[in-house]
Amino acid sequence: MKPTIKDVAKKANVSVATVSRILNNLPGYSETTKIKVDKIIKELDYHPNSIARGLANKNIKTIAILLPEVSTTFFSEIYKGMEKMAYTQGYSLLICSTGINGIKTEEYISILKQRQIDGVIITSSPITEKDYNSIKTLDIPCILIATMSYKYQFPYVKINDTHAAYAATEYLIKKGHKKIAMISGNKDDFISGTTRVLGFKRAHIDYNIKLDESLIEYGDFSFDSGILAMDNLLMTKKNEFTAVFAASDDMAIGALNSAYNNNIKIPTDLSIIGYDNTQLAKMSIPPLTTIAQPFFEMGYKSVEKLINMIESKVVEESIILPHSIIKRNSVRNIT
Amino acid sequence: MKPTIKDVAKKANVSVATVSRILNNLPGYSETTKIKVDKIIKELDYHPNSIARGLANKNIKTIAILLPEVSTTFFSEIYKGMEKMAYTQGYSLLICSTGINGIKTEEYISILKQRQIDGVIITSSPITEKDYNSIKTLDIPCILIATMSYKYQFPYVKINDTHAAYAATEYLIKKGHKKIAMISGNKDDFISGTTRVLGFKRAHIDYNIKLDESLIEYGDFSFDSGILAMDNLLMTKKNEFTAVFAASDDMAIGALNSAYNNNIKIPTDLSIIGYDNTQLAKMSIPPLTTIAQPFFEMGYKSVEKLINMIESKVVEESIILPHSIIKRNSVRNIT
DNA sequence: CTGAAAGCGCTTACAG
DNA sequence: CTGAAAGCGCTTACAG
Repeated sequence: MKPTIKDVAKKANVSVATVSRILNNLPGYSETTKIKVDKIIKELDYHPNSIARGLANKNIKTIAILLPEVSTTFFSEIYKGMEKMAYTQGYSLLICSTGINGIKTEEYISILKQRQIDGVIITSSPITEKDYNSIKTLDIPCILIATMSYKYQFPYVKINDTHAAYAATEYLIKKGHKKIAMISGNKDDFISGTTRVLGFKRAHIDYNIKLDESLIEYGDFSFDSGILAMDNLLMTKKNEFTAVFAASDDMAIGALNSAYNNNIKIPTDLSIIGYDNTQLAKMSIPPLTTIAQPFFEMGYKSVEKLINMIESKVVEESIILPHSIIKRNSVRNIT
Repeated sequence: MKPTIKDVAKKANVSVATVSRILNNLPGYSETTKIKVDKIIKELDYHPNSIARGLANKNIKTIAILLPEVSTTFFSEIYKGMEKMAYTQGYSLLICSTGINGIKTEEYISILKQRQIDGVIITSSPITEKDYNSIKTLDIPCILIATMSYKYQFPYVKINDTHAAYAATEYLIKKGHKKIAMISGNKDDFISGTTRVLGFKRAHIDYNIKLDESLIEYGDFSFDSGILAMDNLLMTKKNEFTAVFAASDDMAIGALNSAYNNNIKIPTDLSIIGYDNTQLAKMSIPPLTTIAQPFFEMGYKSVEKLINMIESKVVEESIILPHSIIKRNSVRNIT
């Protein structure tokens, strides 16, 4: 049998209350008894049962991560950041992949209720009204990461999509490109879709470049949709653009493949800039120039904030993290 | 306040014992009372507190996943399989990234003890004696996935590495290749390193092909090491091989990059076959022909087995899953 | 078929 | 500085 607090109390000739105080660094014991008790704890290899603790003080120190798909290429970096923070604070993470369109969301919410989760982080998926209502019934702090909502005021941590898209476009312009295509994400995604198109357009305006709306293709952020979009562009507008801004690395790499199949050399014939800086970006041929989202930091900060909200019941404000541009070899100067 | 079992008992005019029986499908209640109680449960939106349950029956239904790095390219598929099975069985998964060389292993083991974990799955990292000892003190079922140990008898689920490497080499041979290089994983890794070299060699013998040992390079499964290995090969043995077998997709893609930089066309000048069939394989240029490990199934089966071990205290035997070969465009026929 | 009560391993007023 | 005891929300013999 694993030793319990009773066992160490008995062996140390003190009450369980005293042992508990020592365990929790609460006032109320002499240095001598602490030394004695600590020794017994070591001897017995005693580990406080966090389940019992959770029952007693109604805080199981667990955070749920809701996301549509574990296999999105950028989640692992976000997760690393989350884990690092959670780990140092003694929190555990419970990953809930809610599936496309959140089909498993409600079921997971029910599990979270049973497990007495302390807080929840929602990753990268837009919040539907149904989601919102289920989350509200949880009645625990919630924070958004790489997404946000105008309708529902959850604090979020993300980069400024419009600004980042602007930066990507600006970079292309400064490299001498004047005819720029865009492969956007979903048209009806107001968080990562239209916002980036906006930045793309704004850069054109600010730099006095004529925008050709027909050069904007819409995908769904996926590799396959990137191929499709680039195929379209190449089929219908072949010589009308010298660069393309893809709103995700996955789509950028799809575009790379399409270009390859169409015998277009990157960056010689065409420049491509991506968005995300996932692990893939450095592995592609050629290595992808892209806008980096600080995934690790986003993960880290989001659980930091969430733990704050859990423990001090304070409502935290949102934070916008800086993006940056990673220069590799998929964009060239033209003159 | 969230409703408790007491609340529903009171409101339904029955004892908590009866409610508990209904909740757990235990014998001992009439259909009428069940209907009455179920109604109250709905009304109150009552969700049994699994923490309290865990305390009472010493089974918190949680499995720990130990792995070195969350961001390994193949983990997401394994995880999907694990989650699917865990989910249907009401288990939760706790991911513990123990870091390179398992530097955080011991700390995590201590956390697992506190959290009353029911079982543990170790992924893809070789087991050291220290690991083994810490895991033993946990005194709970343990299963290995994509790894194994001769010294310590944990059941495992994996493919047969030697056989799979043999298949890859054989495929190249049947395509007409007679001078084949290999980019192996770590030389001192007896699970995924030397075993695959063995399969590579065995295929040469069986097909009466002369093996050139100097055509075997050693990497560490990573993208960067793949680049390095291929650079070496190209520098020192340029015209002495027509195909290469890389013991991981990451290395194969590194090799692709190296070839590209050295102006070698794949598969025109050189054929490459990988190992793993990660998400990357279909995204590379050209798409990578590779040996597929059934990651999803490996994850799925491993938690299935583990739950069996947890709940019926039975020792399960290991299982070897079949590999397969995924033909894409990085290998060509030569004659 | 049903309920009273002890117990799971902790924490936390309360009293001294 | 220290301990007895109630309580967290369940489960499970035991008795009826």
